[in-house]
Amino acid sequence: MGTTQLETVPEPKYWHLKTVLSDALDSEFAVGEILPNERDLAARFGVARATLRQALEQLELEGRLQRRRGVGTTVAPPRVGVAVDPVRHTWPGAAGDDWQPVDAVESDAVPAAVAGLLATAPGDPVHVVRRSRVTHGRPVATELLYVPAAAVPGWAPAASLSAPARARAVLHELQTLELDGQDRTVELGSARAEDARELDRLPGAPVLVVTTRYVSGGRTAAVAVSTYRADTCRLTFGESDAVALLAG
Amino acid sequence: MGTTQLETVPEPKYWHLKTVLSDALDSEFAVGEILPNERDLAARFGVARATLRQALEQLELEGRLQRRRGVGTTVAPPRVGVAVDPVRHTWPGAAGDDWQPVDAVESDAVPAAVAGLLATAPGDPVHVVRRSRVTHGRPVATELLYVPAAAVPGWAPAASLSAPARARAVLHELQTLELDGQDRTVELGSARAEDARELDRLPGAPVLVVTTRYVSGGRTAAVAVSTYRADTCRLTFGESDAVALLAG
DNA sequence: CAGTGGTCTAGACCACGAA
DNA sequence: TCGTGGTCTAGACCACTGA
Repeated sequence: MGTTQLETVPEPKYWHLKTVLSDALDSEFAVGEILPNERDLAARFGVARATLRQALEQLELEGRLQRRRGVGTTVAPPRVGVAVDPVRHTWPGAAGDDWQPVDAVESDAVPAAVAGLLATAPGDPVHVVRRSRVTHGRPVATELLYVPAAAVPGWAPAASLSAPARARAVLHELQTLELDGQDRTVELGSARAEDARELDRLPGAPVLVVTTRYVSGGRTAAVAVSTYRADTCRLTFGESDAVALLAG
Repeated sequence: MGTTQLETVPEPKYWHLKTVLSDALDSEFAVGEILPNERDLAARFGVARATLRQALEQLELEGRLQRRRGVGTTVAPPRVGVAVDPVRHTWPGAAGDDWQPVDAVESDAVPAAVAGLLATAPGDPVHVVRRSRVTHGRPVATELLYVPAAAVPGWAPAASLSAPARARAVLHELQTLELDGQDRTVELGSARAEDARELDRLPGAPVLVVTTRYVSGGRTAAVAVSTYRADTCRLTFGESDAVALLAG
């Protein structure tokens, strides 16, 4: 990697630095390779460490770098494609989805945005199922699945079950319903402390939040809020899931 | 908004600050209202301006705030839902999509990632159509649509056409083909300088990049790379586009 | 012009991981 | 224990907006 001097252009230093580093990553580094530490890099480019970090942050956001405290900065592999809807038009937990049930609790206080989608009143009991998703041995997403108790009337999980079994029981109960349709939104968010722990990231890390609404009998029978690591994931949709993408 | 003192917890100051500000936005500010300037806010919370900015950046990323140089920081309206596929299984430019053609050029150098999807060799001519998308009077997305000249053989736009007309001509030519299917990926990116100008943001602003591959006759006939403002947009998919979402 | 957010500096200390 | 990235400070100057 060169030590090109930065000219006095109106372009911000960190922006220029980012493109220089990006080119160097393409041409002079292999995936997994460790970069020099931030203090050395900053000195080499003649900028303050904070300025260098601004460039590194951008590259990490774009999935080009991976930084770990106490370890260093490494060149990230290309983003993994993650199918958001591997089995079309099925309930969560149907055969073929690769989510792992974690646990399930009954709650009467769900986030306002979710309550709006579920059309539940404050205080209405809701089953909350936690699931996580692992691809290539790495955690890529966590999910909270909200099922109003009213959607599965006359049913309650046996208290004796283990946490994952309780989650599976709720999912199993969903399969008995008719699924009329579903819709979905994707937006940018930042990882809550809990998600961050699960995803092996720092709190506030950028995530892609996928909100899926499942409709049954004209009502919203479930809402899933899935949180994907934005740095390492590329969400895939569509008929053929085998999308062969080259790196950017 | 209070001036709650920050305790000496292991939680980072900017993180705590973010939650305090977030609560204040919910309870004490109306959409469009102007916040105190950064120097005042920092003083009020007893932190350095850089630390305050770290909190504001997070809130802007989440679409809660909007900052404009020379103007100030305002409370952002809820994200607008933008239908990614308003008319299912049609070519871009079909009746009903709300993209505006901007211009079209012929290029023989497309990004490597796009060339990989198109399965074109370096140097193969490709029509590149620029489009932009406006919702509620605000620009929300820009798009580059790549159509290999080989996909519309024996056709070339008349040189006399205006830029938008040339774009429309390419799109019109696509409609004559049979559309076998399409697939799509969504990932996080940062705005290139050109996108940023178009989207009224600074370079490097977070964007959602939607890559759509259109298949015709067993080959990839077109690839669209659409760049949506991540701060103001929520992408919507699915059967019913009328998803009524409450704010987070 | 004054006031805003955007960039940049040169330090300091902390939390974490690995040896 | 040492080296890493993460947090934080107190300043400075710049670029842009609007009156």
